[in-house]
Amino acid sequence: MRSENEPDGQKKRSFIEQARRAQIIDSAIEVIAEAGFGKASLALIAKHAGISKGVISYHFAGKDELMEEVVDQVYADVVTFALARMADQETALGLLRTQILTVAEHMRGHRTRLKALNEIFHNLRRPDGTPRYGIESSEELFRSLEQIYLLGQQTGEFREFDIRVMAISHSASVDSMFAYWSAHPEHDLDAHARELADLFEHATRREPSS
Amino acid sequence: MRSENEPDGQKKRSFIEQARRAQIIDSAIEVIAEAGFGKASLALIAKHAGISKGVISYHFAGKDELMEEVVDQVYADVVTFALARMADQETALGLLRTQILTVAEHMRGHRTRLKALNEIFHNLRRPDGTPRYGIESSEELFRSLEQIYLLGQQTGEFREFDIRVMAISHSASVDSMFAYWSAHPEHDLDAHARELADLFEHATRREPSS
DNA sequence: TCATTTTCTGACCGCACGGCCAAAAATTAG
DNA sequence: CTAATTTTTGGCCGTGCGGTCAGAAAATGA
Repeated sequence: MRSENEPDGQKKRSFIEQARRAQIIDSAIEVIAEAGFGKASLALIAKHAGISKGVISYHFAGKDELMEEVVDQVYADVVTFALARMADQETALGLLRTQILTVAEHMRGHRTRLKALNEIFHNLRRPDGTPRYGIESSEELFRSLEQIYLLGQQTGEFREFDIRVMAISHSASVDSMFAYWSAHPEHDLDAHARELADLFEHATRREPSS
Repeated sequence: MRSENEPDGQKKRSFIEQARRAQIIDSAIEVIAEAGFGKASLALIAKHAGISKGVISYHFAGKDELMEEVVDQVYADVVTFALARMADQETALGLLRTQILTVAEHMRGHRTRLKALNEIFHNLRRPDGTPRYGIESSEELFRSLEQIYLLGQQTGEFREFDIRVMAISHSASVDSMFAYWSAHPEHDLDAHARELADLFEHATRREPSS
């Protein structure tokens, strides 16, 4: 039972409530990854969790809030994981390669979660029909990647190129690495990641002047 | 009214029927691109076309056939356009650059169609729930790109690398170029395409041995 | 012109959706 | 132990879906 509010006025969630929300989110992830966004109904999610549909409505303001909660959690995981690994890299090339290899490493253990994330990311829409996420929501990721590329250009490691185009292509290539591996589990994810790191290393390399 | 059958037994479609199917497909494209796959109902498509919903059922075996028809037509357009432009390229690098620049050129005049194609490509599922398209359906495109890369390696233009990874990344980078430009109409698509061509030119370049 | 065929209308059907809610069950506080 | 509160159940609601179909309208052939 709720004892006290958080200092910011938000109600402190009880242990039961937090546990239930986590359970529902886990089931939502499984169902979305397996059935796709369009078929992932509250009935299916509730059935997977072994609860009544009304429990979801009780713990979440609506289906949209549930979907956004999934995105928040899964995305935060990736970012936290990647940032921790990149902290001790000093060169732009080191950062670049570590980002690709780290994300691949994270992918291996979170295939279902990332599939669900992608499904929601590409399909969730606001009540007015406009996309809730989509490529505009990748702006923060693009800026992070751009900073790596800019650093490399400033230190002389990298050649001159459009860092926005490089960031967009980088992000897309990492996504497609996951998509391909998801569809072909026998595909060597680590080898793909190393090849991809090589690809961008060559793509950015400053060549000796003639 | 149907006069005679095609030699292969298929009924020859009357002019009226072909015109009506084309009209329905055009409306389907507009609605899918605007509202997204999930909201693109037969009612919405019919309304956009100014006809009754039953007309769609009369001319198409079902919603799935309509969606697949859209994919067939839009995809065939891209392939035809790209192949025509690549026919007179002799070097692997020429083929590589032409593919990227040609697809960008095609994109500029077909934003809506390509948005609809992508929506269906990522969302259409079979009755049993498995994806109808998805990355497995890109196998043909991957093979085409791989052939360019293999040619470049054989002629000595390109360095040694995994052509599958390069093809996957190539395809994804082109897709993200479209996605980004779709979301940011002020983005210079041609400049992006040239930068992307440069990116893959550098990524594949064989460097002089030390 | 009339008969036949094609094309279309618009209502209906069963199904599924997200959300709501009265009441039961479970938990907690006193 | 009882009262209060939280959590859950399971049915109901309005809405919208894809598909069907009787009959009307339009087009075509004789």
